[in-house]
Amino acid sequence: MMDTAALSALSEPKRQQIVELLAEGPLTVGEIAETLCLRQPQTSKHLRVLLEAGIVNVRAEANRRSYSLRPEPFQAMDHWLNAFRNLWMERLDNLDHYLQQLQSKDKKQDR
Amino acid sequence: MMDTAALSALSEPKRQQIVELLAEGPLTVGEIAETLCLRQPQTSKHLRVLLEAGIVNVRAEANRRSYSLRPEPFQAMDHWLNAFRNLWMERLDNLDHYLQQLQSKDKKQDR
DNA sequence: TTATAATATTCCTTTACAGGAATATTCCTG
DNA sequence: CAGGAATATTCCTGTAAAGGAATATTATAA
Repeated sequence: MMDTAALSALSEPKRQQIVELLAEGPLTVGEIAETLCLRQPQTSKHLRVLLEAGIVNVRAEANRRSYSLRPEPFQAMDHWLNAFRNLWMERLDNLDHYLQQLQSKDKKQDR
Repeated sequence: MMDTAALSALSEPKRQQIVELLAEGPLTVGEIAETLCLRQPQTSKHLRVLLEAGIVNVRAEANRRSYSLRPEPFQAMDHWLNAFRNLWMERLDNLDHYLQQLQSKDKKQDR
């Protein structure tokens, strides 16, 4: 199961915007608020939700706080999606082939 | 922006379970309810949400309804994640290399 | 230490949504 | 057409969560 807190946090439009913004690099609360035309308190609230969902990190920098993305939840989503890839990868034989290649690589590493 | 309705639908634990179950193939309401120990009305409600979010399809089959996954939202999530892959793909030089290969392929196609 | 910028929190109100229970609908079978 | 299975819908209630406004906190600079 994919972490529902993370999905829930990302299902809010403005939080998703924040996350997309942070994909380009760490930002402070004020920068985020200004870029997305949000009020500061709401921005802080959204960031708190993202923080508690494990989606962002904070770093205190003097007077301000720099928020940045944590890789784990996105990586987890990517892995979770594996269970669904065959839905749209029509050429399953190619997928099989790919998986076989992975296996042979593993075997090589065993040696 | 990733479709927030889809994410919202998936952020509910039982709906996520339903989706994971459907990943293995289409199922009817009763089958889903029994497998996940849900009551039938709740199951139908969850399926309705998933339906309106574009995550599942229905097919009327005689007395029952068969629900199945639609590939699009998952594919969309996969594409959306591309903006975040550099967060956990440490070897960015490899990614660069890969992108350069893609570009040269495009150029070949132009000729 | 005081003023000020940057950020966080609280309180309030409104809205959305999940679960339970009961009921309605639809479709097959005899 | 009547009965019954499979599914959908409605009503109700409690709870969580978002936005606005005001306020509290923290840390820097003078």
